[in-house]
Amino acid sequence: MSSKNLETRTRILVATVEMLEEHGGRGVRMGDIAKAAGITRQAVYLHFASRADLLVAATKYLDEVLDVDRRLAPSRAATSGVERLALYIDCWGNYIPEIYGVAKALLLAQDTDEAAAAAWKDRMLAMRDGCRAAIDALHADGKLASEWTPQRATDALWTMLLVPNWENLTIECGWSTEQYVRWMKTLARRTFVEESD
Amino acid sequence: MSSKNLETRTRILVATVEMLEEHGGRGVRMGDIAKAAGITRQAVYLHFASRADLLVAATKYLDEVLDVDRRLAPSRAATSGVERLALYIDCWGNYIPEIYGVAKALLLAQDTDEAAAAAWKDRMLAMRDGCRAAIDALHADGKLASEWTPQRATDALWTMLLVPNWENLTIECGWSTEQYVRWMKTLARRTFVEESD
DNA sequence: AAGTTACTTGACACTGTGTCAATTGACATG
DNA sequence: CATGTCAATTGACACAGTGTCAAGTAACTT
Repeated sequence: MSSKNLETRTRILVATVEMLEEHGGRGVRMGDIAKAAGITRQAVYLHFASRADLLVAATKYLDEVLDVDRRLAPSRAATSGVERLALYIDCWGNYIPEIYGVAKALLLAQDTDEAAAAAWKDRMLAMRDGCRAAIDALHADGKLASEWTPQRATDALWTMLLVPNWENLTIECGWSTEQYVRWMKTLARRTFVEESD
Repeated sequence: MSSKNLETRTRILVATVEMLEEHGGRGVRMGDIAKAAGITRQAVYLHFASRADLLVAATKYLDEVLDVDRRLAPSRAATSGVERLALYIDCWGNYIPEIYGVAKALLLAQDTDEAAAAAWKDRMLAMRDGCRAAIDALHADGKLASEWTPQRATDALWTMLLVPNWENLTIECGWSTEQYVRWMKTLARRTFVEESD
């Protein structure tokens, strides 16, 4: 596989991401990850305090590798609220499949692990910020449909874009991510944008 | 609590539902349920083969107690597709909070438990049937917006009505279930109903 | 040569699920 | 009254997975 001479910590993270991606975030144990990284299970604990800790680190690592900031740049640079909203959905919608394994693992770990639950919540709140920014931009343009307050529109957009919705439409229903993104954009436009004639 | 003279099996089910409801479906162990039912942990296994088995039985028990069939009757009796759609959302949307604890437990058990995953999926497919019936009724009236096939509209409606969406809007965002239902109905009408003028 | 660092080895504690065997107490039936 | 049956109890144990610990090793410094 990739890179024998990387820092062990990084090798663990790479192995974690690969394993979780491969297994859809389910049933991956510390020992499996260690083996994939070419070290012992105990050695993993020399670098990460707990499974939750590792999952959180893997998420951050993925964000770095996938350069989430660069991806968000177009949305941030949008010249109108309508454009910003569309670009944000584009960005996030196409990001989900890339982080799905790790995200699902974090989501499932919520059961036993308080720390994992907190980490996931944190992550989702960060995503919410993106939603709020898009809605605020729309609002600033006077284009937010009059039925909405920015707060409630943010709630609604945030919820629409949650991972389980992508999961259900693509994995259960067989939609492509492109179809998913297209629908989310249409839905968001119709729902939140004031149609001034 | 309720009923000392009920069948033990029923007492276990009642205890399960109460405990899960109380704790939002998280961190409830077999021993906790047993204690709440006034028996030993081992005795639970005289009635249910496994935790997953118990959770599935609890779901079915709740469906009986809450009389899901009676609740669905209005939707089934609707005279138009538009009405059927609205009544179905009403029914399901108000049902979610009542089953949330058990549903969440089943959802979380997916991690470790293959049987729980299957049971949850089954349940969701039953809900999908309701969505399909509503969409079909709309389609039969010639009122399904032309952009949709019944199949894809069913996918979309089904996804909208998933538990995590209710969970996020009510628990995270603080919406009331009534607000949630109202929005889902509006959204469904705008999304799926052909606006014939 | 001595020390430091990263990792290994092997053992063990803990939690929760699921299983088993022997026992108890109530109740029914001959 | 004796017997059998049934439901539940008691206490023990296997198993999986996480997390911890102590002792040892191998490589790389200085």
